[in-house]
Amino acid sequence: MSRANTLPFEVMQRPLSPTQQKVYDRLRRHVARTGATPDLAEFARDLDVHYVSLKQHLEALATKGWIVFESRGRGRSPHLELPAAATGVPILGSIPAGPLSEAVADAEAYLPIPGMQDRGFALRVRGDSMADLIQDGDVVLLEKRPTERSGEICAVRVGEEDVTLKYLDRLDGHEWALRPHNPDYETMVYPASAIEVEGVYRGLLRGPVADALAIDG
Amino acid sequence: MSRANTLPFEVMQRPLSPTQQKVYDRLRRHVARTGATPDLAEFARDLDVHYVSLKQHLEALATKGWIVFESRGRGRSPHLELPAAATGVPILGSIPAGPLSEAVADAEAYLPIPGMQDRGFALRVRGDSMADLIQDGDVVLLEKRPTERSGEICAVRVGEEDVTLKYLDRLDGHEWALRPHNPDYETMVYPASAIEVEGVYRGLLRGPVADALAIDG
DNA sequence: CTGCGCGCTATACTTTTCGTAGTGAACGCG
DNA sequence: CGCGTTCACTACGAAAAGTATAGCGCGCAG
Repeated sequence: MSRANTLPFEVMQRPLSPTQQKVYDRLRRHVARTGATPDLAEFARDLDVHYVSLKQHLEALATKGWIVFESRGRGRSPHLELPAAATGVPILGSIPAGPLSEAVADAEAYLPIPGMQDRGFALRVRGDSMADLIQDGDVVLLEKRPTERSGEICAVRVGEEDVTLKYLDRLDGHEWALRPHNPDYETMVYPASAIEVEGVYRGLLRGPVADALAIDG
Repeated sequence: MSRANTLPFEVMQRPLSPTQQKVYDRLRRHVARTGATPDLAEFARDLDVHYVSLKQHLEALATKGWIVFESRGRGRSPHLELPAAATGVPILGSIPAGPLSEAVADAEAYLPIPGMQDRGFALRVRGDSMADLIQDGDVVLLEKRPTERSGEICAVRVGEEDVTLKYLDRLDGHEWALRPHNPDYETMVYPASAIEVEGVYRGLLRGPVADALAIDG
């Protein structure tokens, strides 16, 4: 598993050597499976390297910014943790203008949702075109996949403009309708070639809950 | 701090001896402050008791069901954790009929929201009287406090009936109006003596997010 | 009162982990 | 070649967790 096909938001970190990459992957796998970080000694046995080697690799990973690894003195279990960016879903600021792959680099926070590591992201909604269903300020969880059936709520980009959240109705093979929930807004029709589905609606958080549940990366 | 004025959902657990209660309270405080569980030795020093005594108390707490505490063999840090019920906000099943203080005993899950330990609870909404703002199946976070101003969304109980979620308008000193968001339903007016505010709306979760973020106690 | 059990505490010892220091081999690069 | 980086190992000390055992206070049946 090379750096290229892991996660898109691990961009600014310095590159890893092969064994460091291996250690990092195993650590991610272990955290994904058990939820907790392993003992250093146990982890070293699992990786079939010596404790000190593992420790050096973890220190290298820490200085390169991939994990948090701080000793707490002799005898005490060290504090080892993956950044939220590696386990959670990024909350991007209000709908971004540029491509999403760039926006995820400076996510404002992360939602600790396991099981949709790479496919998920969240947007803070601006405007009331989907009111009262979705309101201004809501945090919407989206799944990065194409539409499966007509009528789904999707985050779509029209041409070079900003991403908007609308019902996406398939009119025929060539045209899509972007239908708001709020009747004050108008349904717009575009050729299939002009729009791009960035994500499909999977749920939302409203109110202080969103901030309370989010953790910063 | 006696058992009576701690948390209402710590009801089914067996009672604690004074020192066990003290250990439990200090543990909760430490987890609330630092987020992590302390070392046994450090914790023992903090409590000014011996390591073995602390360990026995923790074992007693574990067998009584107040905490999770399992040793992992000599030298290895033990696994120590408070149940979600002690740190999170309980999600009660669809709006309960009986008094809330009883319903919290069998919460279906907990939301890990720090900072509103005792004041918060969540309900899974049934019905569409607040649609489209709040939909059937949404999980609504509520704060256990009286209304502060007219027009807030509240979970109120009318007489002996189920709890319902409505806008609560103060008409005058004696009467309140329960106003739905959905125009298909009618606004009801009751004397102040007949209604009881169980909680004030603080936000909601919709879709699979709710289940993904919840942890069971 | 006496003896017994029980809860709490304390001491002593073993096992394991974690931290640090130091060594050395393999490799790439100017 | 010299130099830095990565990787792996040995050795030792410090701190923590587990275990066994014993002392102390208290309630209680006899």
